This record gives sequence, structure tokens and C-alpha cells, in this order.
Amino acid sequence: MTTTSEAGQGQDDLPEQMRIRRAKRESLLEAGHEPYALTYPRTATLKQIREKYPDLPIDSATGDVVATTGRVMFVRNTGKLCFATLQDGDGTQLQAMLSLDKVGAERLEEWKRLVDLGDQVGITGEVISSKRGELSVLASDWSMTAKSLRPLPVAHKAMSEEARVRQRYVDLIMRPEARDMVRARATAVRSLRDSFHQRGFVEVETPMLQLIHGGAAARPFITHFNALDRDVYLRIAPELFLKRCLVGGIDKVFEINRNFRNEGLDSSHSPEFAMLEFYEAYSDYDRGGTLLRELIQEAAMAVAGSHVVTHADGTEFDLGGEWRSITVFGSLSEALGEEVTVETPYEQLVGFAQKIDLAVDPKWIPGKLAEELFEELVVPTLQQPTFVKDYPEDTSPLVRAHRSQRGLVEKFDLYVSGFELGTGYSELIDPVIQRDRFELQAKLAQKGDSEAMPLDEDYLRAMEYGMPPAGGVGMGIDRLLMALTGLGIRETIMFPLVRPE
RNA sequence: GGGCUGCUAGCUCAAUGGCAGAGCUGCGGACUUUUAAUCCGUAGGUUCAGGGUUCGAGUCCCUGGCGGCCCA
Repeated sequence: MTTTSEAGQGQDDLPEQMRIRRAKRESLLEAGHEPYALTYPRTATLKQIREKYPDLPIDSATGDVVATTGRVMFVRNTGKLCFATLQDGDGTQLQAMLSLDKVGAERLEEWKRLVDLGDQVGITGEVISSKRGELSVLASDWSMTAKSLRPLPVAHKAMSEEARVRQRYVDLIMRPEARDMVRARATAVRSLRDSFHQRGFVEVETPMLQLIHGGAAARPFITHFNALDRDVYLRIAPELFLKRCLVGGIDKVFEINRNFRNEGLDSSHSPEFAMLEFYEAYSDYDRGGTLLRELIQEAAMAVAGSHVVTHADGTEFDLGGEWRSITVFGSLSEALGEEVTVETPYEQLVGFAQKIDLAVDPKWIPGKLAEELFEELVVPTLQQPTFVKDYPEDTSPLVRAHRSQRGLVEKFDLYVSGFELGTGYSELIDPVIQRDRFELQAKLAQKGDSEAMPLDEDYLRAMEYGMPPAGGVGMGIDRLLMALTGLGIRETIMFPLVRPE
């Protein structure tokens, strides 16, 4: 939202409350007060004051004079004594008191006339407790540090979800849960990095702007690079570059960064999302899954202090211990009450689909149909953390064949609370098989499958130098926060893309 | 993509097709111990946009925009 269009309309077109606040800004200037201070000589934050005086007795004085700052969240004015609740960026609140005998008639009158809810102010005064026992700063002086020209929402009614997402800065002012999410996310990401560093992994940043997109089945964003006069892609996954790292000998490597997928925009899909991927030489999908579990459990410990996290609705969710492990076809057979394997004929799979009213897309290959059946019948039951193992080969072009079962690949998906949190492979490292799989994908792309991968010659060249056997794992950071907090993706991303107003 | 549904004051919400309202916020006043302060007074509107039906539309119809829920 630009202010130029509003300013261009002139003040007369602004809502009354915004006109009044602009007028108060002018009044401050006319009275010789800066409405937007260079700084304020703060000697203590609200939190530091609270921590220094946890148990001040009722109606007592400390003799301790502090200079502190905060946003005015509530005001309670009487004739000669004013109370204001100040709030700091971390959500700490503390009461400021302004009395006639301490600040004088003129400054008290200016406080009452010029300070609105939402203004940022500096208060200098003695730390005391009020007659009701409220820890307070009794002002000897005050000043405006930033005049707010827009009224805050009503504090006692929830903002609409749309308003919270579109104006997250206001949400962060008003709602502790919004502030907590930002800090929980930072804590979780830091925990992931700590966990990797403790295990000797190297963090890298691979290209987000790519000449060929690959590493996942998804539609890319396309942009134009003028210098080359050609279209380039925002990456859909870092996988193919991280494997080049393994070829080059970076044996334990991870990246935490953004991916971009040109797909839906709704409450569960964001076009840009943060992703963790890690690869370890001479590991496999089982060991990758074990490390993923440890990473998540250590993140839970960092954020919640326990492997049992408390979700936003108050329910407790246990991420501790070993996690259940099932297979795609084993669990599907159980759900259908009939034996289904990767060998089960396509027509029979279609029959199962019809039985449960699942519409079959004729473009689906048999493996895809089996996965759709699995997602319909089994995934909704996967609330507790569960590794789902051994997927059909034809839908996973970057995974190596199962060590003992034909037609399957060594891949797991990790499900938590009914959604997919992460995935892991025993990586395909045979460049000849890799080329065959890519060529199959290229054919699918020609047939119109917009999610199929193009052939990446440079990636194949890298593979031909020899990539060590490896396990690789990916996990959505936004989804990790969903699992830790029980909130939706639009809450875990601070500024999700929204349609223009 | 389909179905249902919402959009009204700064915020949260009312209003049988018949004078656009309330609470909080704001503004004016009273109050030196308040905690969503209280009390008295008062202002605030392109009812998402455009079109249509009607004597009359926030309300009914159509198109579009932005959300939400459900389904695929």
C-alpha cells in the first residue's frame, strides 16, 4: 500500500481518525517537539525493568531512575494522573504513570492531547509500584519517539484472518501468538543448523536462478535474463546441485533455503516456501530417516523444551521415541483388505479406485494410481509420526531401485498430523540408469505432463564422474513449524504472498 | 476447476425491499491509583466495484474483484 495515492487525494479524503493523528503530528512540531525522534537515550528495556523488580511491594519507590521506551497499548487517564500500558517488541508490557506534580501541567496536558494508542514513546522516571501493586515507571519526562498515523485495531476482538495475513506488522503488535511464531521459527532453524554442525555437515547455498529446473515434480516460475536473452527458472528444488556437491567430495552437505513452485495459492499452498535438504555419502534412506527424526526431535526440544509439543489448540503432540514405519503397498493392502503389490495390474487398481469413488486421471501411470489410492485411503490416518517406505519406481526418477524388491525404490515419506513433512531416498547414482529415467521424463513432458523434468545434461555429466552412494532427505521448514505448533502454513510464513488488494 | 458463503464506520459486527445502527476507537468535558478505567456529551458511511429489477436496493438479479468453507 503506497501513501502517495492517499497523500495525493489530500487530507480531506482521509478518514477522520487519520486526519486527527496528522494534525497531532503538526501540533507536536509547532510545540517544538519532534514527532519522529532520532533516538531515545534508553537505559533499560521494559523487560529489563520487569526482571530487575519481580516482587516490588505495593505502593513502593525504588529511587531507580530509568529511561525506557515502548508502544502505547492502553491509556487510562484521570484529571491529574495518567496511566499508559507500554509494550516492547518482545511483547513485554509495563505501566507508565504521568502525574501533574512530576511532569507539570503543560507536559501532562500535551500527553493527554497528543498521545494516541499505537504511538511509540520514551519515558524517563523512577521505577515504582502503584497503589494497586502494578510495577510502573513514574515519569519525570516523556517524549514522542514515533507518532502513529493509523489507529490500531481494537485489542479485545480478534482481527480477521485476512487482516492478520495482509498486515502482519499489525498482527505482530497485537497478538502474542504471532510474535511467538516468529521466534519459534528462528529457534527451530537455528536448532537444525546446530544439529548439522554437530554432525560435521557443511552448509551450502546453491543456485535459485537456474537454466534448467529439476529435482522435483513441479511447475516452475519462469523469468527472463536480459544478458543472455533467455528465460531462466526459479528453482523448484536444490537437489541436483547438492548431488553435484557430493560428486565434488562435499560428503555431508545441507542447504536451508527457498524453493518456488508455480502452483496453487491457498491456505495450505504457498508459491515460495523454505526447504531443508541434506545428503550424506555412504548413508541410505533408513539412516537418512533416523537423522531426520533426530533433527526434528532436537528442534522440538529447542522450541518446546520437550519432545512433546503443545499445539495452538492446546492438545499435546508427542514427537518422541522411535517412529512407526510402514510400506506403501503393505498399508494399502491392509486398507483395501486385498493384496496389492507393484505387480497388481492397472485394471485392477482402477477397480479399487472406482470402489472408493476416486476419479482416475487417464494420464496417471500405474505407480501414480497406486500412490493416489494410498493418499486417499491411508494418509488421512497418519496422525502420529510415520515413515512410509518403498514407492513405485515409475514415479520416482531420482531414486535407486530397492535392494531386494523389484519395481520399488528406496524412498520414504514422513507423515505427521496427516500431512507430508519430509521425504528421503537412497540416491540413484548410476548415470546410465539416470539418463534412461530422464529420457522417460522428457517423453512425459512432451506428452504434456507439466510436472515432468527436462533432461539436465550437466547433471548427468557430473554423475558420470561418480557420485558416492548416499542418502538424501528433504523437509519443508514451514511444515516443520506446522508440526511443532499445530498452526496453518499462512501462520508459519510471516509474509505469505496474497492476492493484490 | 465446481458448489456454498462472506465483504457495511478506524476495528469487530447489526439492520422483513421502506429514516444505515451498536460496542470499542476518535473528538469535547469531569476525575491523582487506573488495569478493556469510569461518568456526561458528541462525531464518524462511495454499505467491495459496475450494471439491472423496483415508486424505493446494504438487502433481489447479473458481471467482476478479494476472502472463507467444502468437493475434485
